[in-house]
Amino acid sequence: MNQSSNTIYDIAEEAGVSIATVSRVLKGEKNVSEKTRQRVEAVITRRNYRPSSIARGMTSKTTHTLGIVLPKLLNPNYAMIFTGAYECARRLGYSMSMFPWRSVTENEDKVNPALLLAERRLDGVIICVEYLPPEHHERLKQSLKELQQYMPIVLIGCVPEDLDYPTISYNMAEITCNIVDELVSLGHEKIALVGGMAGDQDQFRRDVGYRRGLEKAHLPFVDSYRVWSGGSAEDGEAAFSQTLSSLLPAHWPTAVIALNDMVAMGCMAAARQHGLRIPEELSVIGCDNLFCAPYLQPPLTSIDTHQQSMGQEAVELLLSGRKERKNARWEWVRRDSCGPCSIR
Amino acid sequence: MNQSSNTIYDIAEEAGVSIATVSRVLKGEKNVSEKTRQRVEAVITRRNYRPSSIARGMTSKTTHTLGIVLPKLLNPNYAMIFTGAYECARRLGYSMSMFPWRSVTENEDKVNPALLLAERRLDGVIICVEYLPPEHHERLKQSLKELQQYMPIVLIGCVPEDLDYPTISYNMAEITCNIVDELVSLGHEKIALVGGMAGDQDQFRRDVGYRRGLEKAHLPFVDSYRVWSGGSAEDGEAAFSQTLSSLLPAHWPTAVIALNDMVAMGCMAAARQHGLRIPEELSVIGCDNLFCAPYLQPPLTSIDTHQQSMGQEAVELLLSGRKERKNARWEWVRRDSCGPCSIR
DNA sequence: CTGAAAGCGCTTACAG
DNA sequence: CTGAAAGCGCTTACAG
Repeated sequence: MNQSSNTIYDIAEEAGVSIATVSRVLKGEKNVSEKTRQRVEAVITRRNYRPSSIARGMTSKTTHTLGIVLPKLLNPNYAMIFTGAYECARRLGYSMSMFPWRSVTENEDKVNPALLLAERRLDGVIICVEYLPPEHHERLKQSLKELQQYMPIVLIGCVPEDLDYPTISYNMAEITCNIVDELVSLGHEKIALVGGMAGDQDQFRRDVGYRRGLEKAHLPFVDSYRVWSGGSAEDGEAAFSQTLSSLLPAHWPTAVIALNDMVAMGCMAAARQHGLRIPEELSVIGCDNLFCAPYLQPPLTSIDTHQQSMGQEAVELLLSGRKERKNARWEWVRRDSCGPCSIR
Repeated sequence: MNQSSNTIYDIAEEAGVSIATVSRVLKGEKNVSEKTRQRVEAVITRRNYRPSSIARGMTSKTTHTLGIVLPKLLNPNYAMIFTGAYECARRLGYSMSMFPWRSVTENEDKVNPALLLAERRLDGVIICVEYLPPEHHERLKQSLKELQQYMPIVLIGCVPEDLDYPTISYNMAEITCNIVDELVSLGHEKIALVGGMAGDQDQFRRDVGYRRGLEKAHLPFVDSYRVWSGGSAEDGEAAFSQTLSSLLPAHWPTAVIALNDMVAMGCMAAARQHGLRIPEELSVIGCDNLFCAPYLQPPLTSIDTHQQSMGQEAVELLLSGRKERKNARWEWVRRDSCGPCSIR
């Protein structure tokens, strides 16, 4: 058998029918005689024939593939979003391609790099919006606009207000304010926030919630308690360690809110190095409830942001065509890293 | 402008040239007059035109897309492999689609489900081989054979011997034997192995190395020290906890080799619950050097299996067309969870 | 330097 | 129930 060619023509020829008939059999249409059907199916099976989805796409204008744009997958949060989206897509018969965040943010000579994605003629794309310096906002906006000519878009994350696309987000202000409330009710007054870069929407809202929480409790905003950090454990460790070193022990915060669980791990390490016991002398709260959170010492209190369902909802929203912006739900996961303030 | 249609015909018409000329401009061919080129490029830019890679694929027989088959992405190891492969693919101009492990292992009515992948006409596929019950080996073999008619394949992981494909693997027997050696040299004699399911190639080789290490040190193989566990932290915790409970403290192992870092985390938790101090009373060694390993208490000794470079090497191998089987390198990452045996 | 035409592997009206 | 033919949006010899 000549396996160098294995197209609908080969099947048709071998079965002694037209390609139209083969196509009908392939699609399981009724109007084919049982005898013909069996003959065709036998040939298909024998040759392991599988129609080319790309030729199919030519006429159907559909690829049954969704795209997802992620800054990086090594960050377990993004892996969770990806997984949620991927599983949902798969159930609905789509496969999933990953693309770099770069592709919608960087510049290129003539054409907008978002159009690299457009080339793929995906059935839709989910874009996880990450921190982007303000001077690049205009470019992002332009990219999305051009990309949208080719496929529907859903955004995930804390998206700048002026981007009007269907979006799945979380209410970082609400979450952070809620954390401050809880810490205040535990008697904490010196509450640090180890957060991300300025200009980040995500972080912006975190700061809003932080300040709102402090105000409600009539606590002052203290500059040195607002710690700037990247998103990794190393970043968190370095940043918080420096904060502790620069402060007199009497002024050390008694509680720290970390931007995520990895940063929280780093803060815990920094605290240990400075001889602080957790939670007796320092309460630590993370975010995202990573798989390792319960295995830290002490087990880390965190906020479950349900990243996996965010991914899933994004796919559903994308495929529904609705123009909706919704916030994901979230919940406390209380463990031992956070307790009442025992220092006055 | 009629944006409902945006094809090479529209560009050609608006620029007053033939589609052949547009195609030449798109591909940056030299044999186009400067004047024509500029006219065409202006139209392309104005309309944000991007050629359909799917139509392109019709003639070029190439999709510039690679596939990767992974059991799941939430396991950080697979996320690392994916990332390594993805970054490498991207650099070389390919995008990457993910497919479920199911697609090469499960059954279907008429056609082999691996052919679902074949439909996509990918330029190649990387398959991370996971544990598969022996009764399904034949099916896997058949799937791969059929899939191979459509695209080149590279396998990752501890692959059954009789699958003759280019493979990136790691030498689990060597690694495990080496770990036993080290533990023996630290004075340990009661060494437990918390490992995966029977029948798994990966696990099989781990057992080979374990027994070889024990033999070299003239230590007996003790049934109850060979603990069966799944791959998650919860699995490890449950399995090791049960082992400790079923043994008299005098018979407790003084060292435990975990199948990966997540299981190691679980073992540490189980040990703590039984009042064991690490490493004074129990040394723990993980595998894969997860990002959280240095942040556990005590920091976890692990083996760095360089999963990311495995992914990268898999892409390189796939694209090179070489029929090679190679082992990935690995190295010790010594931290505080492992120390000399202090119990006699 | 440029264009007309065939072809890639399918699907889908349209006839019969 | 079945087939001939057009069309999807490109690329690529082949002429000129």
